Amino acid sequence: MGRKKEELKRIEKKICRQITFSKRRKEVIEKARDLSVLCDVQVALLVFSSSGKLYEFSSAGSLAKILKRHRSYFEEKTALSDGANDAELYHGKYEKKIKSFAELLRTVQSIHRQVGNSNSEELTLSDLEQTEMQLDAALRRTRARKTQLMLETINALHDKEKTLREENQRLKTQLLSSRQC
Amino acid sequence: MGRKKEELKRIEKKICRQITFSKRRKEVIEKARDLSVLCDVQVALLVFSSSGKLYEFSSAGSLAKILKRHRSYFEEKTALSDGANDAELYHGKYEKKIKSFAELLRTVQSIHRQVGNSNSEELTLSDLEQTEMQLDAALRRTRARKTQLMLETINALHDKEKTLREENQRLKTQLLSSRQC
DNA sequence: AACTATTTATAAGA
DNA sequence: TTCTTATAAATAGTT
Repeated sequence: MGRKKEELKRIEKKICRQITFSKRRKEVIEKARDLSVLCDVQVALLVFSSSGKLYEFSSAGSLAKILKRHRSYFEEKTALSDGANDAELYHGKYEKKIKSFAELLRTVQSIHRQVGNSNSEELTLSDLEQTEMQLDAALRRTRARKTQLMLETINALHDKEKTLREENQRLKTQLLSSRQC
Repeated sequence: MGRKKEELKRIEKKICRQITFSKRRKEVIEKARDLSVLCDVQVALLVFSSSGKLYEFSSAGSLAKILKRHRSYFEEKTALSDGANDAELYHGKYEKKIKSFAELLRTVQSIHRQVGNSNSEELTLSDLEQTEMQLDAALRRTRARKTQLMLETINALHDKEKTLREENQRLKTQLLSSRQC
């Protein structure tokens, strides 16, 4: 579109490249949004500028959710690594809670960037790092706890099994002897 | 573009929505590609259709690399540990355990090959990134498998317990009736 | 799957 | 930069 037919190769003049970048970036993000809204599909778009700045778009449902879905497209669906899974059904929902906090944090950061709050007086990077470290530590504790609880459950079930087998054996013996008389 | 001005809302007629989806999806992906080539930036685009099919684009350098870069935009390293551990010993599913080790081994071998094939004698940053991603993926798979194994163990034990209880009940009934004669 | 009337995007110029 | 503008490109509705 424009005065010339576009050539598909890197624009050499830095100025032109940057101008085109800011124009096209905006348009691609709009196209991605249109696609997600008009067609009711999940879309995630990530753009890293050469200076390392991140521009992103994601349709309803957090970006994290879409990326997770993407990962599970390739990894086993049954047991997503850190994700919420059936384990919690057995032993409480600590991990889920922490997960959702981490997600919330990411959402907040994402909104900050999208709105373009570079002159942030509020949440500083250091604040966020601090929070993140705390959440990460909590996640690790929870994961360890989850493992421990599962192991305890397994042990308890082994014990129960043993008891039942013993009782079973006793009953069989009794049955035999009662038939003999 | 087109006969009518576009309205930014979900297209209600399913047929139209699907047609628009395939047309626009293609265009968005092309726009994303153009952006990455013309402006020499990293772009990743994920689209999940309503039927769950994945369409994706990523600029030079794998999608995994861009997603990794995105993650590291938020997270510092997630803790290691909690990988392969004693869990497997409880169940005696050695085959599976071996399988996961074999997988890990393959990963390591693959890394060795890649590093070995590298033109430069020293490890490049890119090599290391690649290695890190592979190890990270392997860790997540291992962790997932661990959880899966534990859940399977718990389920199996629950089943066993149920069976034993039933047999137990049957034996008790038999014992009672045999005493009555 | 093609066509076409229009709208949209955009490269270059002001 | 930001705004025009000429032209290319995308696309909704149609065939």
